Amino acid sequence: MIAPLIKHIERFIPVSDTLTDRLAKIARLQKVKKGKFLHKPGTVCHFTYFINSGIVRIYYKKSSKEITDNFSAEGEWITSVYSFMTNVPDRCYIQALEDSELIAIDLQQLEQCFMDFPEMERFGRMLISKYFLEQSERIISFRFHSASEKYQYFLRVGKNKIQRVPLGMLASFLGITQETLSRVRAEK
Amino acid sequence: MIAPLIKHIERFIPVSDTLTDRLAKIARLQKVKKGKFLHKPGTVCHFTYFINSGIVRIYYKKSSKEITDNFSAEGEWITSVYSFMTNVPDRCYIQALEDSELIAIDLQQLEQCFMDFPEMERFGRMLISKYFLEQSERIISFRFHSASEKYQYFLRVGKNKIQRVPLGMLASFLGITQETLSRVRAEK
DNA sequence: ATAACTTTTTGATATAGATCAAATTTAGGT
DNA sequence: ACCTAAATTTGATCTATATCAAAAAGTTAT
Repeated sequence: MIAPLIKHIERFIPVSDTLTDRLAKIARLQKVKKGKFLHKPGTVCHFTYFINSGIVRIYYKKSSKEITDNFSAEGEWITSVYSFMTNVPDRCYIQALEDSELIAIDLQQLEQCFMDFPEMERFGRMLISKYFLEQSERIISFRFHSASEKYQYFLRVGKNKIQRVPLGMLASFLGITQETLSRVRAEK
Repeated sequence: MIAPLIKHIERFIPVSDTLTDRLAKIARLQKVKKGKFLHKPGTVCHFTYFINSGIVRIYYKKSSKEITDNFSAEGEWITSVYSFMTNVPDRCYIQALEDSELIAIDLQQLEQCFMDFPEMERFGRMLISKYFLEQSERIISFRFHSASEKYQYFLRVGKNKIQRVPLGMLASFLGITQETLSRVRAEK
């Protein structure tokens, strides 16, 4: 069912019936069990995933440690933007942290959709702009926030994700060690 | 003269004569002397600037210190993306570091241009995507690079900007102190 | 329930880079 | 060229958080 995806896109642009039909055609529903992978290193990430339900993370390995780059839950997207856009293999892993249901969209079909439906191209521009602004905030956070502030910030804007992700993954996402996060949580 | 801008856009999409005409109509050529401002805090930043010549920085104040957020030179863009896109005032300053010549484009006219020329919307999507990927690299840099590595990285990818920006501004851009940057440069 | 593993917490120490302070070099204006 | 101010360097501490190590708490399978 692509209804949640349509609803999501409608927050940015009006979605005609013909566009809905096209999206239904290119969307591939996909279910993954907790712990399983949507993508592994060495290959190009051809898909971007819209999450119907569940929670998914993207991470990579750095000297045997796992660095979590992002978490995405229902109503959000996840992919290796770099690999997806440039068609270059990436060393990242995309892993479900709960049993999840996703809608996978292939880049080539998405680009064709952009060509055929200018309003969809518009949606694409608005969506990537939104993520651009989120990243800007993240840069500010890495530059100026203490470990404690990073955690407080995640509590505020991370929605309900806090209860759904293991501490170690959260620490690496915030750019601090597990031990520091544990101490920060113990304060107050 | 908007020729450099057209040439820039043509790196992403073909530019028809009618699109060129439209761009000529909405582009405002602007010259700024070294040290002067294109934008100051408290107002909405209604323009995005394409730089024909010169070098410009965007910065804001944090407890009386200036934090440089970015430098842009010929062939690049600069604006407060946040303010420009959301129509919310920003506390940033945009300042010319050399006598510069810019092409200012108003958001409303740009959006109308997007509506009338879907290929221009496509350009907008591609451009913001490019900046998204640059930001991703910057996040990696803030998370994992030492002061020295940040400096080395800027030497490699910052092109000729290194000779054109004062050390203190570069340090704040890299997220280290002036003193640390000075020591790092003295190495080797 | 118990064993085996994983995750989280707690403790002790080390370190990169910040901060504070002052000297030196560089640059702009008259 | 000279004077003043700004930019950069050098030196001496300080601090937040990483790192290393081990204990405690929680989870999963038999």
